[in-house]
Amino acid sequence: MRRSDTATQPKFRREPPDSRREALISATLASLSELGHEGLSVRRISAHAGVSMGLINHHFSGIDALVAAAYESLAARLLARSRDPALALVGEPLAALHVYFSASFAPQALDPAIFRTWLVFWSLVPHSPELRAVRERAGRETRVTLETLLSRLRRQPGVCPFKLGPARIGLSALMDGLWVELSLDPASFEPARAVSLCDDWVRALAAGAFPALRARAPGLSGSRTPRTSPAAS
Amino acid sequence: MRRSDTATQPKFRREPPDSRREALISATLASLSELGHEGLSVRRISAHAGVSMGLINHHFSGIDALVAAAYESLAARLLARSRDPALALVGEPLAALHVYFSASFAPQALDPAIFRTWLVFWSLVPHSPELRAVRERAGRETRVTLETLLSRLRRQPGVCPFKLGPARIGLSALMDGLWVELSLDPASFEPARAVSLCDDWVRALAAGAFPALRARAPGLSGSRTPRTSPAAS
DNA sequence: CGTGCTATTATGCGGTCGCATAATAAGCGG
DNA sequence: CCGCTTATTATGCGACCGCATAATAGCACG
Repeated sequence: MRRSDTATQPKFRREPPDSRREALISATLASLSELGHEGLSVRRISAHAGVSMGLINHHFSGIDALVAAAYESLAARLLARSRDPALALVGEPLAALHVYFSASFAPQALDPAIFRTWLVFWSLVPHSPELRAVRERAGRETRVTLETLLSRLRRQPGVCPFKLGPARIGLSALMDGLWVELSLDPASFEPARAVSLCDDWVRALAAGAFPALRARAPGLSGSRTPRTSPAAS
Repeated sequence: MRRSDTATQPKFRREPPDSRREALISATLASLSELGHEGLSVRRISAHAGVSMGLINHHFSGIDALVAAAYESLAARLLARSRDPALALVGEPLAALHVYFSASFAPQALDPAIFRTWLVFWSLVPHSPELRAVRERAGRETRVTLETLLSRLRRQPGVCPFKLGPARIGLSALMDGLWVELSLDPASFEPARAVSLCDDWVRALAAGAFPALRARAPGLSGSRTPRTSPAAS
């Protein structure tokens, strides 16, 4: 019909496995972002990808493996979007953190559809070791990114030394909380407000306004440095 | 069997509708906390309540109405557990906030089962106007509680005046983010750390360490006061 | 132009889902 | 002790679920 009336066009295209896997991952993310948990279905995902249902069990060991792959893909993309521009500014830690915040609260990161998808992953984490492993990997990368940015700030002159780990926990929680609230109710406040709250938090940290986060030995010590060793909690 | 061999005990007990409704709500919360989304099923909930499936459709208009009622019930209970002891301390705003934080990060509030349940509600909010309304009510109550506590702090002598609304947004986000992280991975840090991070945040706020939150007119003005009018954003 | 490999589709099975319907029986007022 | 109200159960229906199986067909290669 589309090509010609005499030559029947092929009913489907054979794709290399990697390309098909990627397409299925994209379809999974699209389906989850549209429908939330309702979208987590072999039939819906395959329909979204324009292929038949059986392809999922052909290219993945099951729906769980596909979801884990989709989780990993989305996490990596979101992380890179805020980390890469921030880590590029090596000279000015405060500006780098501001870039990190701005990217984290950019409109594309605040899309409620992304939050819907994320909720599905969160809800699956307690039941699936595979999902839990993905989350741990993503969490570790976020930790090293944030601790790198904070440690650069700490070694700046005039900055009151602070405990790196707990500071990262607090800042990470503040960002997550702002992101959750904005995703659940985009009208509750402006994304710029979220950025300024994070900027303020970092400034207060640098000024030593958080007593419980102050490092004991003010000058040297460097109680903890970001590390890649597996001992990170 | 239990009572006597001759007198057959009744096959079921007739309960007044309100009592049965409450029992079904409890069973819903129990089922959700055990199984997450998997627990959101007429059959599972009714089995948990020890009644037959049809009772849910008899006492509620459908599964959605039951879930909304369960959401409201859990939200009210959690809110009261932290609000009531905190609002009781009228004289010392900092201590009252500390009590609020401590109650919010008490072991019973950090039960991962509660988080599983909460995730189900969050994931349903975008699809159900009824759930959205419940969330808005709960959010409003949390807002007035936090703004009451913060406004008491603000009128304390020596406290740098701050914008009430944005401050509440930041503190609320910090608490939510800490709660999410602790619920997803209870081993990531100690609940006491969460409390101290919140305490520190409030102290920094009182010390004027958050530039973007400082009120323009330092002495009077009282830019905003907690209100019950429907204009609250 | 075959021919084989395998990506892809089509179909079927056992299970669970929410809900509607009809039958049942508990418990109370007479 | 009886009958009425209605809370409660039992059952059935259509739809969707994940997955296994077998048939189909694209397409690279000889």
